[in-house]
Amino acid sequence: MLFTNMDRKKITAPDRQAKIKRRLLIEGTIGVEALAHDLEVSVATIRRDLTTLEDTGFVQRTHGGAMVGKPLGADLAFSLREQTDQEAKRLIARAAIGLIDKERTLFLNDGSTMLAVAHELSALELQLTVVSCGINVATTVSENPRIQAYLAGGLVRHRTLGITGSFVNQMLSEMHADIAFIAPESVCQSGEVTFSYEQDAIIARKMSKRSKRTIVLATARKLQDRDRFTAMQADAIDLLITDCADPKVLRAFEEFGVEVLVVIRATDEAVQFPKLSA
Amino acid sequence: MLFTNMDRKKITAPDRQAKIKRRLLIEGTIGVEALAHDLEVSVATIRRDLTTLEDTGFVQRTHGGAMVGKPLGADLAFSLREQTDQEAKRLIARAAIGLIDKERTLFLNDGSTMLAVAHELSALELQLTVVSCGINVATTVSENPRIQAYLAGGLVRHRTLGITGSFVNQMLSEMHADIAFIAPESVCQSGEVTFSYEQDAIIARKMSKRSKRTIVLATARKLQDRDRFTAMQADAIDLLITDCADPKVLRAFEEFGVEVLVVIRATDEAVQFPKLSA
DNA sequence: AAATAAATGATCGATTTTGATTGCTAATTT
DNA sequence: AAATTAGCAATCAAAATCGATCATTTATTT
Repeated sequence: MLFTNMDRKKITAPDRQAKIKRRLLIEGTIGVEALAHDLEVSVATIRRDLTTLEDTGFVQRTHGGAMVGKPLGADLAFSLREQTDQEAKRLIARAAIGLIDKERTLFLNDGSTMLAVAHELSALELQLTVVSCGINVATTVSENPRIQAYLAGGLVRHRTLGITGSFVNQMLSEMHADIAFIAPESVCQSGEVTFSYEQDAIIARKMSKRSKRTIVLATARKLQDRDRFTAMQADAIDLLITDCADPKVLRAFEEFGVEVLVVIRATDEAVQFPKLSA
Repeated sequence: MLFTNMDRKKITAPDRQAKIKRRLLIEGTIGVEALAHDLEVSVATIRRDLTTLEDTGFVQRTHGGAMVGKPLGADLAFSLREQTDQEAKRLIARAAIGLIDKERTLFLNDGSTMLAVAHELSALELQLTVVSCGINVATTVSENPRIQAYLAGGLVRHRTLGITGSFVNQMLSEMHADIAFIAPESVCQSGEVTFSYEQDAIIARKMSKRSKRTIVLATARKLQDRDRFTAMQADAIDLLITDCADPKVLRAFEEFGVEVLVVIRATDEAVQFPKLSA
């Protein structure tokens, strides 16, 4: 046999550290032993990697492992903290784009759930026009040459990579869409779609009003609380896509006349929320 | 019969380095051994290639291999072509922000030179309002909490991460600035500021008209050609910042009444253009 | 074709990274 | 609170990688 060492996994140090980061993004926390085993290096190396990663602010070390960093360098903090429920968001996003049947114009607001939608869209084989107030959403969508991606203009909110301000409104006032996909901060059980900031609520309302249909995306976690600013009531929602399996909650929405699409995780593992860092 | 002399892999050095770049763009990181094996050269050659590539700023060497340089995520797509004259752009950018004396409102167009300006701005200790049509420019600037970063809205041009379309114009029409920094595609010696695309020229013209001063940034390479669309004539330029050392060119601009600021490289190496890969 | 210049490959000492050991500190249990 | 356990930083030796040098091959010029 010639190729004996074919499977030489000569991965470089930064490469390995990138793997650690990626995994931390998904799982939230991770143990040193587990990393050492999976990456096939000694625990000493893992510890060294973690120390260097800690210097960059990406990770926060704990006893026996590490967790995603605290909100410090704003830009990372957001992407790390908001990457919870990744799998759920991906499932919801996939269900959402499954509803797009033909050439359409879409409104998308911003946030990590919408970013998941953008990722799914970037492989879609349909001619679309997409308008968003999320910088990362618009750029991700624009990777697909079949899609015309419009980004709303205005003040850049660095922490979330969202755009706010009156210019967004002005631009939306001159456009119409077939579907508005709205991923709010939370949807409480009285049917109110709410956001943490007034501007976000205003934008969502506008998007909904200027679209034929309004589809709200919310992970189970977001069906629990209520936030400060209300964007719309339940009657403005045409469809709610969620991974929440609680029949009580679902029945509540159906009583409001909101159609509900529940996506189920395919994993056999128990469905549980990852711990939030803060 | 094995492949003996039939297909002599007479690959030239730049060719091989281009292959490395392409692979690095796809995989992110790569090991020296793997490259040597795949490109059928010795590790010594690979190392030499990597050091060369490192000088262009495109790759970052690591122990055992290399990874793509600084531009992470978004910048990646167009950085390959645009990462020329990095050092010159940095110097010009530094000179440009040196002109900002106090609290100001700035217009910045897009492109890699303006991205260099954005990087310099992100550490500036002044209260500023910045408006740009470059996505990466606006997000980079917004890292500085003292700066209010506005991004023009419109169609996302994925290759360059620029924003175009009528919405940009509309938004600029409602704003005024103290200084417009314009980095065009080229500034020909007849004093015309030109761009490859009509939209870019229109935006630059608008920015200039709505500002008290217009400052044009151009590396020496950009003072040679003329592009398709003219944004403005020399008389609209208040100041030209360049690293061009050719007295003939400089005198030409001074005859147009354009003040010229020449930045000099601090290196003792001969000033020469890096070869373009394509 | 000969001479020159450039690029490649091999070798070797210097540097960096890795993995194992050890004493110490922090968490957990009793 | 003391004892126990697990995790950690520090240290050092081995392995991997690097840069420099030099001989050899390949390309270019004369």
